[in-house]
Amino acid sequence: VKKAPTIRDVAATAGVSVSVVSRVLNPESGPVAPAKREAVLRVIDELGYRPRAAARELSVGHTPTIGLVVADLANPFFAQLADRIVWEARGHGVQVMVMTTQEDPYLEADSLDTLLDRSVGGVIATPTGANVEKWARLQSLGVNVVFVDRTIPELSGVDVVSIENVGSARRATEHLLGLGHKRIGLISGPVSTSTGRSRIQGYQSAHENFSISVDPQLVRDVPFRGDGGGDAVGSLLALPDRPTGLIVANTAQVQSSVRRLVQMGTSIPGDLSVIVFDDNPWTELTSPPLSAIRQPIDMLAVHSLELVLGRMQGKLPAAPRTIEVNADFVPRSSCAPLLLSPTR
Amino acid sequence: VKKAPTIRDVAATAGVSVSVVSRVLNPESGPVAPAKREAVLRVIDELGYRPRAAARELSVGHTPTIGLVVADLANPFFAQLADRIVWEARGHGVQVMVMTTQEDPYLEADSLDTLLDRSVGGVIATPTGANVEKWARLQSLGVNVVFVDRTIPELSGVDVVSIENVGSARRATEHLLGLGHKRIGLISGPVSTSTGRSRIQGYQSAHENFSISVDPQLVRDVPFRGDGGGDAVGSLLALPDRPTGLIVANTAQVQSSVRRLVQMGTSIPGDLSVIVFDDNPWTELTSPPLSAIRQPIDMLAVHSLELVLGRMQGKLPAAPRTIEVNADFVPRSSCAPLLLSPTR
DNA sequence: TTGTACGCGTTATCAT
DNA sequence: ATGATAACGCGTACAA
Repeated sequence: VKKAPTIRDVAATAGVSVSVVSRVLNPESGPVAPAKREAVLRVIDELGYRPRAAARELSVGHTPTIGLVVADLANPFFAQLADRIVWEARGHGVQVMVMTTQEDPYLEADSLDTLLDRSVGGVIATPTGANVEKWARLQSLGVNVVFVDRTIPELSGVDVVSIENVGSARRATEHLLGLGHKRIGLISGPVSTSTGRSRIQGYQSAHENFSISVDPQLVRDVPFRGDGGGDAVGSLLALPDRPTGLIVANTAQVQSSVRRLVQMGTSIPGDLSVIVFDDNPWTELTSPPLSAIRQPIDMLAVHSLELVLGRMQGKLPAAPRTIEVNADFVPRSSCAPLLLSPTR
Repeated sequence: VKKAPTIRDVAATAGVSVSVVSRVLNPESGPVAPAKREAVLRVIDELGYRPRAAARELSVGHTPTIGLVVADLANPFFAQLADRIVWEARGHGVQVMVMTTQEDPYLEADSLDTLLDRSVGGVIATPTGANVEKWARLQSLGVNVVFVDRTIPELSGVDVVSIENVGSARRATEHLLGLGHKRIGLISGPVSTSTGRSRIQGYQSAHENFSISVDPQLVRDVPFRGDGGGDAVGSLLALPDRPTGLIVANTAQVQSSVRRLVQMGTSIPGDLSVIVFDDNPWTELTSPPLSAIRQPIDMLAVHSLELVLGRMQGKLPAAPRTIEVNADFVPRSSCAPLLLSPTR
């Protein structure tokens, strides 16, 4: 257990001053004689020297690190998102501190404090919806904030990357309406969130296009957290006039909802045609494979990273940007025409 | 975009010296008059002061941070593991830097360097199997290393937390043998890994108990990375005398393997009884629900964290510990007696 | 081209 | 109980 060598050790054994070593490490900061450069590099390798991040950070004032504040790593969607972002970031030489909120505002606040302490230059997050002041404070301290998937409308000045929510929900709904379904359940996120509202709006818009009125009973806005999806499924199917179609538009609740459907032994698409928002690797391994709105996770990752990094380098216009990427509808066998469902 | 206040700012506006503020922050470092303490706390709150992690780290020499080097966040097993570890760690007031290797030794080496730069006190990892010298170097620099799920036998002095691999594999195999199956395929990890070897050993041991000789053709050790699982499934089922049972004992390859089974339209358990190592949330949503060896992820997380933290505080005996937790076998409907399979 | 010296924000030591 | 002040390791003007 010996202690790591410092820049001074390197300088000493290489017979030069610390500034020379520093310049070898950061070439753009000044010239250095080829001969000495070689010598220094050799010593660095011999000693296994590595600059300490903390010291550098303290000196330069910032760190090539961003924070990633994600709702729940146990959910395939967020896990994959994290995976892609971490991957992409590495390519740009920036580290990522991954934190999870479990949809809890307090944990979220905690995470933000931690990220502040570590003076990250930017944060990519799927916000819980609370902590508005805290987010604002982050911004005022120069931390670039990018929201992905969801957003907080009350907060101005943040970049947002998400899928085209209204359109995606409309398309999913129209697909079922087109199959003849009249009563379509919708499990969305909280109406307090942009995502929740947009998807409900798309759902309604589709109904208008088909001149069908929507039964408010069929729309369930459930929290991201907990087992709201499963419960909503239960109560929707317990309705006297139960729906023949179901759209799970709350990504965080897809697992919970599908689990309940399977537990209840619901015949899909016999009794119920279903579409879920989020095409994770297991969606097509269920029986039957589930039709899904595929969130292009790569695009979400690439764009959000591009935005934070761009801002950190000041290479972007001041105005906050909103990027909406297209989400494909992936039809599979969990949807069937209403008339062909003999059960009802 | 104003700059964050420092300890000096606090001291100044509170009319005290920085030492007092520091002592308020770290109570065990010395006494402070109640009156002043109050004043300082108030100012801290007003200014929204937070100590900078980098400065503290530089001063004390280490940081309450551990690294988590995980193979692939897109895989539910690792994602959940990460989730639990991050969660547990927060409870202990330690931050976690999550990194992914994508099973690539180079990326792994990279991650280790990064963690070194940030002078983490410990690392929890699912090692790729390479970088033996690098891991050793980490240790020699005082970084506590704990391997979870897998290990590298060539490396001494590391703590290991894993499931009881031999026994679990034996139990799974005996379950199928007990159902009358004579030819059971095994998809394991590389024989270069402890996990791969142990599970193969359990598989063989079970056969011995049943006095059945194992056909080497039925054992496929595939890399953690890539689509080896799917390919193995394909070639196993293409065998002239194809197996009637299959155990996927390579956690990283479960997705790939199951996907191939579904794509090939294999009738389960009609044509093939299957058991997978890793009970993720979707395992029971497939058709039929898959029998699985359930890795107690919480236990893995708790123990590995306990070990790193314990070592960091020097509260543990020097000898490296190996913790093997029990893994339940969860029988579901993907296994059936051989005689009842009419197809064959 | 190279070296010296100071600052970054915090903790810790030692007087007071 | 409090206050100077020296580290901690690195970057960087500035001088040589």
